[in-house]
Amino acid sequence: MKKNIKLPTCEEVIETFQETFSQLCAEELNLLFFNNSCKYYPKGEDIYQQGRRINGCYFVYSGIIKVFQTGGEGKEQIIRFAKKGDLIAFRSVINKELACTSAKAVDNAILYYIPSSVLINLLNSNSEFAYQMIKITCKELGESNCYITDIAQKTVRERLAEVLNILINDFGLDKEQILQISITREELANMVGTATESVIRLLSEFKSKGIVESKGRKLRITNTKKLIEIAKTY
Amino acid sequence: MKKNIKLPTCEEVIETFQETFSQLCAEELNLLFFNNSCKYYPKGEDIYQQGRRINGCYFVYSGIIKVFQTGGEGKEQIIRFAKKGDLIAFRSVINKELACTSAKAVDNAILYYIPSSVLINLLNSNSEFAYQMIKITCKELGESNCYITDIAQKTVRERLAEVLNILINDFGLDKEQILQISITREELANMVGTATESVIRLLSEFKSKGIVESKGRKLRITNTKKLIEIAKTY
DNA sequence: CGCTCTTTTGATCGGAGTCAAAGTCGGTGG
DNA sequence: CCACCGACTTTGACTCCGATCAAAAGAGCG
Repeated sequence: MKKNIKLPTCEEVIETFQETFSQLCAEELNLLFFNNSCKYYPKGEDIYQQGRRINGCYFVYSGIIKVFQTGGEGKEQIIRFAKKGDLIAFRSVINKELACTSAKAVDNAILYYIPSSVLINLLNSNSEFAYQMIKITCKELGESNCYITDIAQKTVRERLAEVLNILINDFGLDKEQILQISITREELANMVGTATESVIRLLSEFKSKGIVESKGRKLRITNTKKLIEIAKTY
Repeated sequence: MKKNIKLPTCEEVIETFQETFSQLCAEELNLLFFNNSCKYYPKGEDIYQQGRRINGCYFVYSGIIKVFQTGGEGKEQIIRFAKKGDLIAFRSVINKELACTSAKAVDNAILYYIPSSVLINLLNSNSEFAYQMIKITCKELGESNCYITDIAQKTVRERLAEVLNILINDFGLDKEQILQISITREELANMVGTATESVIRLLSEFKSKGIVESKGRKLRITNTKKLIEIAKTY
């Protein structure tokens, strides 16, 4: 059952890395990727856990990673799904804090581990890289702030539509309009910040309105326009 | 009626600035503060508005600034209160986007304006400053993420207690245990993400439990321990 | 094939939003 | 100085969205 997973070479990781971070020169890249510390995380495997000490961050070479927080009652709130080209856990590394999120592979993934010291040295020595990192962080911050307003003011229906739009943007639809991320109803609920049953009921409603279709975990989006309308995104 | 406001000298601004950003050398500081573009904003005055183009950011020399987003129905969600030593609006500057928040002085304030080009040049040339900015941004990002989880999972009662704790931390209590920020019930509601009436009812409840007292807009916190307990902060 | 996890639907309950109205406070001007 | 005005606060009544509980049906997997 266990397939032999081919891990990428340093060159392949570097190439992917450069699509996001183009500011680094050859020697800096070599510093970053000198030891090929790639690791394969099969679907369902934990990457790091909230509250634990963390000694580095991870560059996503492939796969999909769920980044989430666990609230008091043990319910998870999904902060985002990270994919190829994303860096995760750097926030805790930079602030030298315990991880304030957990991360788990929801699709077979290959991650490249970057020790704290390497990241921090790079940030301190290469201001263009630091600038790129600020931009990424600011982008995430803007999204988080908007999401606070949404979750505080919008109805669950509006938020579900919005989350679907975000997923469509981030992971796309194939030629059959099927959303290219496999996600459970519960995870959808944990993004929206609601109960699983509420998501199910609203999806039924969307189905009856001809906005989506679903067979099992495959979601076909048949009317993206209406979805945007419902989400009331300005 | 209008008092003569004494604006600070460059030296005074620089001194305050260095309490947060100690990485800059004399010439960089001079670059940043060469023209004394301080401005006084009386209580109630707008600083910048959501959706507008923004050409610089602001360093808070004194006073209290409300940073908020306006949702679809015109209701505001307060993202944070900025005070002495804080930088506001840099997120939009760095991402070169329209302002995604508005800001307004809720207490007479003096702000120093920093043009985009100056900030961005500095970020690109001084990696220690860039690193400091990343840290600040990451800190805000962590707080925003936690707040998403809270608002999605906690009750209004828990969130109100938490918001009060945050205000206590940020603005402190005087010797009479009175919270050192003057805030309307509506603003409290807009931080918590609830209706004004709900805040009032819960404050009454807190009063009856001997946790707070209030005369007008003065809030005396008589039992911080209980407040932390209610907030269920982990 | 049986076990478990996920999805779906139904019924019920309660937290919190909305609407309405009265009370309070502070400031302004006559 | 006092009366008035507008903004803010408080309380009550009602409604409803969405959470929770319960149970059945379906899907995936060893």
